[in-house]
Amino acid sequence: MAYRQTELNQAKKAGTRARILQEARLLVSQGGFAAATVVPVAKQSGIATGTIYRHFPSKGELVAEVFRHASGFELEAVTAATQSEGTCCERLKRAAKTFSERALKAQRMAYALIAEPVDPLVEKERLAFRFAYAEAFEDLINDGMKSGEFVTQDASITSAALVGMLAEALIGPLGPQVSSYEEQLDER
Amino acid sequence: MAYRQTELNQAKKAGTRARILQEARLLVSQGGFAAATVVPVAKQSGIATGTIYRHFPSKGELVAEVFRHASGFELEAVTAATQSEGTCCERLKRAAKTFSERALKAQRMAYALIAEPVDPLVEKERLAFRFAYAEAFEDLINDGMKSGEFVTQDASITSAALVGMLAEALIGPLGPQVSSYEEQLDER
DNA sequence: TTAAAAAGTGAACCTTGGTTCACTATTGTA
DNA sequence: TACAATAGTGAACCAAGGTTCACTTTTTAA
Repeated sequence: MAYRQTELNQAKKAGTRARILQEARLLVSQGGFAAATVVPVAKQSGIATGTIYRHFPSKGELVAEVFRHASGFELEAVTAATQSEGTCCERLKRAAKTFSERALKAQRMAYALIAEPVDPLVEKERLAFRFAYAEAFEDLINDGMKSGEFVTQDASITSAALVGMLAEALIGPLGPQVSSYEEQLDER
Repeated sequence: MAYRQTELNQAKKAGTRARILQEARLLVSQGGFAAATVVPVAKQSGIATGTIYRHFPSKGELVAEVFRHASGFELEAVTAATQSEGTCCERLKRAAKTFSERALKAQRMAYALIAEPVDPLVEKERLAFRFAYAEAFEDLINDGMKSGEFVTQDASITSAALVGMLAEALIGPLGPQVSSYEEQLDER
């Protein structure tokens, strides 16, 4: 006697939601989080601004989800590298290289994820993101200490230092527009 | 036949300007740059909002000057440490310790200077700030390479990495409220 | 075909915080 | 004291951008 939830329904709704995220992501990868405001996201998605709010409780939640998605990819790649085969030293090198190469391949996004000034909700995600990175390195360092490959150390400090090191060396001092670190990357 | 610039004049004007900066600095050291908005700064300084604009062209310029002032102090201390007596290794240790201790002694300000999301004008200052830090370390590393104490390396990369490392290990993952790294500091 | 429920619309609204400006108060000289 | 020049005032203004909501459109089931 009335409208009910159905598969087609759900699929379409999920599709719209996905498209919003997709377009927001695209905007971020081009102009950073500053460019992902409600009106452009809606326009790009081919919907009205109000519709955004049928899918997300607030703009903050939307961009936070964009952040989670993008950072999840990065994190996965680096974590995989830290857990790869070989000596801990090799694994560490591999992880650093993965981090660096990916950041250099998508510089605008990397800057957005690591350094761009963002609103508090996103900043919270970023904190978690950095923490997760540090954790991956921490596990690796603990492995290395267990095997005697690394000297005894406070892995939680070293891992945070590693994350900061990579972030700063790659994108911190360079800002949104980066130049030619690429050719320097190989032998490191 | 009319009003002219005089010493008392200038001094008073400079005094007001200094008080504005002073109060803005205080607000930043308590609540970060987010707390240094025009109305509170004016209120704290005991003047009207409009008066701010007799001394600074814009709020951005004001907070940029606050940033410059605060970061100048920090930078000076660390630079002095990098140029102190002793082996390069000792100097490096001393600089890192100086950086860390000062940051821990004024955590809110350290977070504001290094990590807090800020508006573009301040972000520009921050870039210069980080770069200046890196430069101090770079000089030290070059000294160390010259003396044979440090292995050959790209000092510009290493120095940026050092800055990132210190920043992240100290305040990056911890955010505005920090806990008890203090007791861990000594033997490092 | 019709009614209920949900999705979509977009202009108006609201909030936040910087900036302006017509006006007043103060200060220095004649 | 008078008058010019500068400092100070603060309510009003403005811009940016997120959010709302009365209304329309679409979809489902009877």
